[in-house]
Amino acid sequence: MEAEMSEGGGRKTTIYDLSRVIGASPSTVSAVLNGSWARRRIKPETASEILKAAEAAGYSANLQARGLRVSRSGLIGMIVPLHENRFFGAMSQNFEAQARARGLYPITASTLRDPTEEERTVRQMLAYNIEAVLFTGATDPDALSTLCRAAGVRHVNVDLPGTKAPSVISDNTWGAERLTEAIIGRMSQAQRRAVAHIHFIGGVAADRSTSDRIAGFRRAHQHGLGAVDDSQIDAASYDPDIAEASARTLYRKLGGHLPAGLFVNSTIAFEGVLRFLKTLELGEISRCAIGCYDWDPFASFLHFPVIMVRQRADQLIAEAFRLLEMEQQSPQVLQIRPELVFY
Amino acid sequence: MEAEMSEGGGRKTTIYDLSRVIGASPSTVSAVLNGSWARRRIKPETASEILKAAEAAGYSANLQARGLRVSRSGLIGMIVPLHENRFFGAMSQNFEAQARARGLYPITASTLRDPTEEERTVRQMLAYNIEAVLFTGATDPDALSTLCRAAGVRHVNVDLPGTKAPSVISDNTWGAERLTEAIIGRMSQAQRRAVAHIHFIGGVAADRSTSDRIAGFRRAHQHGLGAVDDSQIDAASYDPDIAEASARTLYRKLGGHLPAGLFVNSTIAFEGVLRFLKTLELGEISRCAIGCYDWDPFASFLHFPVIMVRQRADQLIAEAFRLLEMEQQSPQVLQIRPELVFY
DNA sequence: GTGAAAGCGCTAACAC
DNA sequence: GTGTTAGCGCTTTCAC
Repeated sequence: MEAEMSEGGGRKTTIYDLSRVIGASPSTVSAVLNGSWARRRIKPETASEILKAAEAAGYSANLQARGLRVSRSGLIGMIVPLHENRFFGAMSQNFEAQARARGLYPITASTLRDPTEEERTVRQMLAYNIEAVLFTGATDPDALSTLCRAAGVRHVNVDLPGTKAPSVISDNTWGAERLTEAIIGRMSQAQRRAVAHIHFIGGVAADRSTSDRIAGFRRAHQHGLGAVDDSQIDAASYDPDIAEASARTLYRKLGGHLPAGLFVNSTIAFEGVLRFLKTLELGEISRCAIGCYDWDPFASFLHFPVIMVRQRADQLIAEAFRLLEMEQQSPQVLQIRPELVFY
Repeated sequence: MEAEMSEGGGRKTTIYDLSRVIGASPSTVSAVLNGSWARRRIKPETASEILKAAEAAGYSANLQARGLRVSRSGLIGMIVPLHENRFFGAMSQNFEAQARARGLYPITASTLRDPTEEERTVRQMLAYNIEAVLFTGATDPDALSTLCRAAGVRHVNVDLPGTKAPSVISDNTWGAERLTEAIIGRMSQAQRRAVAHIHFIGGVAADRSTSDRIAGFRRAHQHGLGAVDDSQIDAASYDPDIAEASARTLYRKLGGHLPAGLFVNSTIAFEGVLRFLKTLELGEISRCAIGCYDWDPFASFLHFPVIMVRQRADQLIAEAFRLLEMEQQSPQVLQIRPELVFY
């Protein structure tokens, strides 16, 4: 049997082959094989005979043909900026699981934060008759919405919101407020009574996510330590080198001391800050309460404590699917609360 | 124009629509639109008119229909154990780039190191008429080979070898030997002259990759520090908790000292070791030269030096494609040398 | 230079 | 209960 269907040329078995072998019509075979025989009242014996033969022949339906016929593909897509990243990796993992749970076949593509690549990829997906698509961290979500709308394909923005489709993002303001509170909570009594400040490093203030975080930071700081001075905020870039320089400068400005607290915006900025912290004594670092808005397990291996904020990839994806399945595709923005992780 | 093709129902434009609009036959439109008009000698004017109309209508070919007709799909697949992992993330990233460079559309699926899931996924891919597939870290590569062979689909094993298809894996013996040499290189002169040993922690000795690494470790150790005693090797599990316990036990056994060198097999085992190391003084840790067979950038943030081994995802994928494209699909095993990273 | 027609493998009326 | 038939949208001989 293996010989029959071995090597390249060996045409894959079709329902016609099966129907010939069994002596039933292709439509009967089709009905049995795709479960639609609930409606047709096929004789159990016929059915089991067909199933048996299909099994024996190693039959599997040609999904392209089926898709063409029913004009659906069973595919659902997601784009992410890149795969080499903890968060997006978690997103892919959750996306796959949820898509499969719905009987859809998930296909994920990375688009490197390049709008052109995003468009190319989405067009490609549409050409494969994809049934729905998630845009995670898209740089130009609205352009993609236009594309999908034209093809009548449902879609949802994730992590970064758009204005032409429903979006589900992390609640950055809430997360930043909680993180700031937690940082204050880790400051000593003495520091809290003295004039103590937390400094904010990293990110780009013009980006929505950073500005939301700054808002949350300000609110909690105001509440626990008093008003925030603009000099406490240094959100000019995500670059680790710049973050390193920022930390160093801050240290000098404070006369060779760390601030009472540090709010680092993203693991990537944190990398830079860590490079600077490595040059200090442990005792000195311990007097600064450190938080990072983003999560990576490496923090658990550091020799000083850190509080991190972890986005809920599971909930983001779950909500994205829920929005996808709603009748009304209005461009609302849903916010998911992240969680604090203490190391 | 947007109104024309808006919302769900709006049938996507086909070559028939185009042919009607222009007054040319579907076959002419098809030829122009898929580039096969080099053979047919179509009038440039007709061609440009068709192109213009297609553009205006936002036409894009139905890839399912094309695939059905030419019985190819333009899809190439890869399975990986999971996405939430540095190495596999890098593999996906490289796979995508290389697949696109070849005009193929990459689809990646995670199978969670579950043989059943691996089979399900590969069957699914075959049903979509996938043109080739890479098995990365598959737990039962040979079963997948059988599946693909039956369908006449080319495939290559990556990272973990199989016996029924070409494989490309990291050169674990070579890497372990280099890592061991590097660890010895970081030991002090005094240690090297004294009776000093390196201990190997983590992994499962029965697995091919671990046993290869042990072989490399033994060879370099033999050469630089003398023969390895079996008590220096503790490769019973990848579990971080077990690795932590191993490190602790070793420390006690050595009378409250770390060995001169530590070879930790995998980042996951390293996590456990780190948990133990955190309980020690920095001075003490500094007297032990530490290497980890695997790579994660978090090592750069530790307050003591570590040598890591990084697998070359780029080369693994490049070679996998090369093997895929060779006429002869013999079950050879190609080894790619990893690189050492010093922190 | 271009058109007509067949058919990839499947499904879904509609027959009987 | 099962068979016949007409396409899904595309490519590709083969005619002219």
